[in-house]
Amino acid sequence: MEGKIPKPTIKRLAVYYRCLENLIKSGKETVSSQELGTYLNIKASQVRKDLSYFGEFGKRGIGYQTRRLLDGIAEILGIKRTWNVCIVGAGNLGIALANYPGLSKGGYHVKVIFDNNPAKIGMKLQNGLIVEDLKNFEKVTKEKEIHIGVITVPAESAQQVADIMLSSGIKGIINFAPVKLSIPKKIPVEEIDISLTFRALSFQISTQKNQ
Amino acid sequence: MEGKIPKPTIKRLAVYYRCLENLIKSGKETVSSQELGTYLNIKASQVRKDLSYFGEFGKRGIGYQTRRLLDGIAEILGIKRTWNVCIVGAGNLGIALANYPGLSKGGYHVKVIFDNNPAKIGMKLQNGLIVEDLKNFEKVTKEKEIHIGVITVPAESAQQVADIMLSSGIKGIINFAPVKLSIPKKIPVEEIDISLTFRALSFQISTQKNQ
DNA sequence: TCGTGTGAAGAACTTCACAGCT
DNA sequence: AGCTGTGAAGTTCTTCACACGA
Repeated sequence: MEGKIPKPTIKRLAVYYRCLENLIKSGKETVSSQELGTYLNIKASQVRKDLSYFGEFGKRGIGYQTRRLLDGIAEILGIKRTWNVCIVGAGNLGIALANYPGLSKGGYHVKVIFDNNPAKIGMKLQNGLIVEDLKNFEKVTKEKEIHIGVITVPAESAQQVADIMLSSGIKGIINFAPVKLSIPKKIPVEEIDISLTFRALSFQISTQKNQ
Repeated sequence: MEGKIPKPTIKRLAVYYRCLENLIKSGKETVSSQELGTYLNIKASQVRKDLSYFGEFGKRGIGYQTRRLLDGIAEILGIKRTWNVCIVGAGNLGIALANYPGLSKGGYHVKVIFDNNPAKIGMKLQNGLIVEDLKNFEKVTKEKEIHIGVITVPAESAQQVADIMLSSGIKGIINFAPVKLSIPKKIPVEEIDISLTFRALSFQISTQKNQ
């Protein structure tokens, strides 16, 4: 049943997708919500609820056909299409992402990487990409039809980069800089805040001990 | 009032901390929940609720003393102490993290990086670290008193690495590999799943259009 | 009057429990 | 009998609304 889809559901769908790829590879043809849940450490009822937002994928008494479910999720998540990605910030992290095989495997193609540091502009990466001048952002991203912008610059310059992305018509942003960007709500943003994650972890470690 | 603290509250505390650092740097001595919320795009009531879990930091009619609040949060999050970190997986991402200034700034010191690839073992990073053989994991991490293990290997070997970490007495794990690890509940784990985040973003972009 | 601290209401997400298809 | 799909109950987190102190 269509309705409002919880955001966590979307992330789990992508997880189910991965798991199904493996199950199919190992020759499994059907799978129950119970099994899927056990593999992924998710409650069976959660699996069923997640899938039920998008229609009836399963057969009662039997479970889900792995192939059919995989295709269904691919459809929902738009996995079949590809996305053109640009990275701003040719530091260690930006370069690592540009070379990250997980992205291109998932259909996210890093087409260009920018920096404003003259020492970096023109530099050639492992994968053959050449660092472009941030000044040419709008021109280059329009030429290459970039959909997604990734921010890997220091906190101080992140908002500035975000503004350039917005005015150049980027459709969505992934922000690795440790700041809250102000971005109009109609442009989706996902934050990956590495030091925040370390904080959350070490807090858990500290409080663990007292129990 | 002490009670059960929502996990999102912890992450927000770290965000407040960062913001307070900046406010103090710019000479601000007090701040209201309203102001803090506006800077960070968080509701004022959320800010007050978050802080109230840990006691009464503010003064009615005035707001929060920035310095006092900063110290209070540092206390809660254990920001004053440092943490020793190891990374397993000397690929692009692992190396980028080892050199990531945000971590050491936050008190997370990458003391050692491991790999099992002979071509990589012995390699010297920008920051002087030398890639160690994964075989020596337990010995080296005990010597260096490592608290936190970071997994940056491919999905296939992530569980194996996690098992080594567990049996060597690591206190907490940050997992960048795109798999759900099975880990006893008493060991905290944080996941940073980059391709999942891209999926969530592109899903939002796709559905945006239909509205 | 201004702004906190907090019980109560609300929203979002998860889990239960069971009717109903295969 | 086995397993899905789903309303309803439960849980967790957020927002409201207001008493109260500075």
